[in-house]
Amino acid sequence: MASGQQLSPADGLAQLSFVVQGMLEHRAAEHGLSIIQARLLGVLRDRTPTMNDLARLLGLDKSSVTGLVDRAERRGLVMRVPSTTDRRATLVSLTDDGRALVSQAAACFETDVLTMLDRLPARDRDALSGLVSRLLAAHAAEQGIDLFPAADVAN
Amino acid sequence: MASGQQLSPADGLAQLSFVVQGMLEHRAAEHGLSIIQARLLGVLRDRTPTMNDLARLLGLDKSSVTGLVDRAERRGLVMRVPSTTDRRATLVSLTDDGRALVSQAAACFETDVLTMLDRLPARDRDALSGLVSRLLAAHAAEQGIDLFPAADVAN
DNA sequence: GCGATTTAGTTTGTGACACGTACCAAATTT
DNA sequence: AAATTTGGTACGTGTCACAAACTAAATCGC
Repeated sequence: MASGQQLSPADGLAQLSFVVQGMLEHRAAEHGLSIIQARLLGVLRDRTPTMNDLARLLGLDKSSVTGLVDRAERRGLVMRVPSTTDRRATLVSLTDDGRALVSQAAACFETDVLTMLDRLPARDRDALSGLVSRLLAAHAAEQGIDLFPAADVAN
Repeated sequence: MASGQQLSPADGLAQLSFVVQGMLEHRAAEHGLSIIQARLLGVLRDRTPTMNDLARLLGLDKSSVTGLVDRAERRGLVMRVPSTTDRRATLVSLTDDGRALVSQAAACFETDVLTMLDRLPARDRDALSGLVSRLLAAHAAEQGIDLFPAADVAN
């Protein structure tokens, strides 16, 4: 097949999202995680949110988060810690096991991404990463979501 | 918050994939579809694969595809057609309703993507789309998957 | 303060989704 | 012709997601 067809931006981003999700799913499964469990752990790497915060961060109903955290807690990946400032709220935090697991899985996933990107010339690779970062920054700003919660200490 | 932090390529693509999947999910839901149902219909837009082909295309077990197609068929979005060349095989094909629905949903999703991309300068937007296309082409070639099945007639 | 309301989280019930196993029928191999 | 492979389904199990109903703590309004 001749090489050079162009996908529409929408089709391209949709297909790319499925490819990336597939890599995530594959690597998560290797570590005994579903994609949503992996995402939960990933979000907790630099946050200790309440259940409610988690629901917003993951785009889930709060009743869904209960079960999600239940299963992760049962496996010792995550801890519920009662909030000291609001006795209704419970904070969710990675355990050491959880942190170790998510680090491993993230490293595997990173090699997948880098392998895929290696098929592009170095110049294009860098351009793509930069554009993705900028796109996410603009998008996050518009939605009022902080991409870098751990960086808040810098204020 | 100061604007300019860089995500690693892996983090960037992962987060982008979640953003895009979120848009897909939202628009699919507006049309009464789950994300996987929408993906099924999307795949069928330019193919009439067997159940087995579908399993490979979607990265699912064939027993999962049975239920997926069952539900879509029950809603009149999809048809099972016995293969004429292999009496074991059944081909899956969009119905007119299914084609109409997926077209609508795709159009909505496209506006989401374009809205997001609008936050980037026009030059960057085009660069990003082009890079994504090239990345997918390289990746698909490596995996032996044809991004453009409908274009086969051109050979 | 104190009752009314909002907010945080869980419980319960339902359905979609995904998998593995077991199974049948048609095709292919030998 | 028997054995094996291949295409598809049926069944049982677990995860995931939601909505609605519920408890307890915080907050609002007076």
